[in-house]
Amino acid sequence: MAVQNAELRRAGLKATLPRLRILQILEDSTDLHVSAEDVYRTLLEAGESIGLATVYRVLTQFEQAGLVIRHNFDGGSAVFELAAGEHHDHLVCVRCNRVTEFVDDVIEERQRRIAAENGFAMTDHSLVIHGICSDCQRDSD
Amino acid sequence: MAVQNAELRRAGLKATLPRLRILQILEDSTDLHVSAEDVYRTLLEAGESIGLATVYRVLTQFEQAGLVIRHNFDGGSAVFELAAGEHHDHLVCVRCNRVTEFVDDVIEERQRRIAAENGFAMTDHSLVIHGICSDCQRDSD
DNA sequence: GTCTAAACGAGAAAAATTCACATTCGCAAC
DNA sequence: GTTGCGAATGTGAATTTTTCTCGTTTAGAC
Repeated sequence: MAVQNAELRRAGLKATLPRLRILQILEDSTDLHVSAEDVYRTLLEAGESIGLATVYRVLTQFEQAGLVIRHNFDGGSAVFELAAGEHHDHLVCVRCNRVTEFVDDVIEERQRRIAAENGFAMTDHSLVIHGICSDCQRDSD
Repeated sequence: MAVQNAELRRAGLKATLPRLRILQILEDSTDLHVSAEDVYRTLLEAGESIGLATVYRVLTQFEQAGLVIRHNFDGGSAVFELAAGEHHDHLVCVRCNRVTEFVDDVIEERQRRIAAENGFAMTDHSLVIHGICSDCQRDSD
């Protein structure tokens, strides 16, 4: 837990208990993309009494501090993923919602060029390819 | 209005009054991307008594019929755009929310390849580049 | 240990969207 | 032109997701 403590300091955030716990949950999660509700549920299961409002606040702070990235894949609820590691884009299965990640340097480069050509100072970008994953294709036949 | 009538039939939808009006609003809009609220407000201003729930229903039907595309740019509220014309991607200004459209064949091609490599039957994709548009860059200096 | 601003918890509130159900409408057959 | 029926609509309530308010607690500097 000393590790998370340092991470929060580095991000310019006070090391409070809710923040430590939530950061730990994000790091321990087997699923890369978790919603605020997911985090809240995990906290409840662990017997922590941390309010849902705090979960939202903390996740937003984490986002602003660059610790996590917020995605709005479907418009339903937002999901968060740790910003550790390289940037990547997503393939989302429209049937089972499984998410696969990928990186493509050619696309990255074209995006930079397109932003520049349009006079945009690029701050971020997100590419989501929707489709039916191999498992779901098999199931439906 | 006969035009919209035919469009709805072609899409397999009964030509009801709310659907005709909403389709017309989408076609007349100067803004390419309108929210359900935008449509509803326009209807109210025109003195039509069409419920907000109907607006949502109709926009969803239009989406399923392929007449419009739904975007979740910021996670706040969804915006809809007429599906007429070519597919394109978006540049969104994080300051003023202005949206610019673009198409890049190289990116399109890479996406198809990536989906295929991952065993996904691509149904759709969305690329949004976030940045600060030229106007907003000037304003902030 | 004390102090203070920052952070928290609980519940209310807001915003976006969907639902339930009684009523109305489009349109095909007459 | 009228009629009938299933589909579509309007209203208002309900749901879902997220934010706000405010009294209480806590982290970290002294």
